[in-house]
Amino acid sequence: MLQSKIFSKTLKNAPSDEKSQNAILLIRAGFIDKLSAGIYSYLPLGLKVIKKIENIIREEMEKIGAQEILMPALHSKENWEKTGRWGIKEMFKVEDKYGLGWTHEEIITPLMKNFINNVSKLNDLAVYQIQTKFRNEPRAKSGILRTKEFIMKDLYSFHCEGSDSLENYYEKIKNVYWDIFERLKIKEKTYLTLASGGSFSKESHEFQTVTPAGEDLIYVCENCGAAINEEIKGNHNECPRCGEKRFKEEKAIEVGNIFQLHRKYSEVFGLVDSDGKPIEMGCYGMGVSRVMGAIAEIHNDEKGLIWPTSVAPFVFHILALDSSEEIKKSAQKIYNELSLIKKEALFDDRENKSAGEKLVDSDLLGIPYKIIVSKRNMEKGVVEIKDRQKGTVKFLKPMELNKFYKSKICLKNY
RNA sequence: CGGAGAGUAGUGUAAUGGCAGCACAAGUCCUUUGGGAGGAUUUAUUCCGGGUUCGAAUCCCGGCUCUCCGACCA
Repeated sequence: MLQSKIFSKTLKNAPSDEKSQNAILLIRAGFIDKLSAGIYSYLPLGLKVIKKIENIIREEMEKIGAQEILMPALHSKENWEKTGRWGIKEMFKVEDKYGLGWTHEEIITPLMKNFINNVSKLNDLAVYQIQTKFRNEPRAKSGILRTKEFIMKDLYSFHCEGSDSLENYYEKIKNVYWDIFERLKIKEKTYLTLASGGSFSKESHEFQTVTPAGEDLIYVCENCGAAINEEIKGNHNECPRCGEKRFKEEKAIEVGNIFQLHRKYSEVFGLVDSDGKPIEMGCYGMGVSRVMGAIAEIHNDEKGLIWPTSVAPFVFHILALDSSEEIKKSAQKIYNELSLIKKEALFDDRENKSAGEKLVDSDLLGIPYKIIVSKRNMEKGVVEIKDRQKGTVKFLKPMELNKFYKSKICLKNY
């Protein structure tokens, strides 16, 4: 993409009405725009990050055979009255007849009844969606970490009663979640945390990513790294995994939450197996837009964002440091080569910007690799590659570039 | 929903009872190009409603909004 054409703009100053790092950086870099507290637009750069996160999640969901669907955001009151959750104040109501979905048990359970009622066997049937959820938060905060409208992946699994299939699946999902967080580069700061089940189940597990902007307090076991949410800390004096009694207190943001729903919703909607027993269910959430905020919180420095390659809006940022014909042509050539392989290059072709502005903007945007084309480098017959995260610089001959691109991007995705 | 703070141009900031100013951004033109460069020129601002006053961005009352803390929160 040509930077001169992109619908976005960087800001020199931080907006005065945002305090969280993710909001300040994402707004300054032109990834998002705030409409109101907890309500944001995603601009082209921000949407690219969202799409990359979604695709990583999709790939991991497919690995375990979960199938993607899309359920409505507008829900009939009737379904919610059946489970007694119509009264929940987080739900936005529409004309006292509909509500905006903040989770989808009330929709997926009757939907599944049309397909798997009276079955005698289920082999890890699971469906998921990536969809916009609404929640009437009394206090939206911390940029895109806690919003009234957000993008979420929700997965639902179904298991015949009496087997340990739900428990096994639950463990499987934990592993898949770790794989996802590894690819999103937040695994190191994320802890599996025992938590209450809220209106879903007795207890649940949360995946909590440590950041000062986090709203939860978790206690991380000094021995094994398992964690407990403050809300149920009173019930656990020792680590549920290893029995250790020393904990480290951390502020964290919940990026995922998994529940064993058991028969809670299948009973209500009459989703039963061939023996007439309610089908066991699990649900597994992950906040896509919240994950983006968490990544921004963790991966940044005083110059701006530092995207992991897996979710960066672009992997390469080609900078033509001056606008002489020679430099422009050379940079354009590199851009064309990259565009043939994929759409991973942003080309700063702006003519009225100084070299300094281009470098500073590039740092703010946080694109992993700068490819710097300048007079200085041209005279030596090289292009310069600068690593945003490490700050390291190397010089490559034009013929070595192709190998470099391929080492940084995964071609199978394109 | 309670508490605190804050709303001036697209963004950031000055003016605290007396001409709404500056910087950046944006538009046009020229110069410049290794860490937010320079010149010329143009555009754009006091959250809303009421009150006090000769005069209000400034003081008072009400509302709205934003941020932070708390409550709440798959």
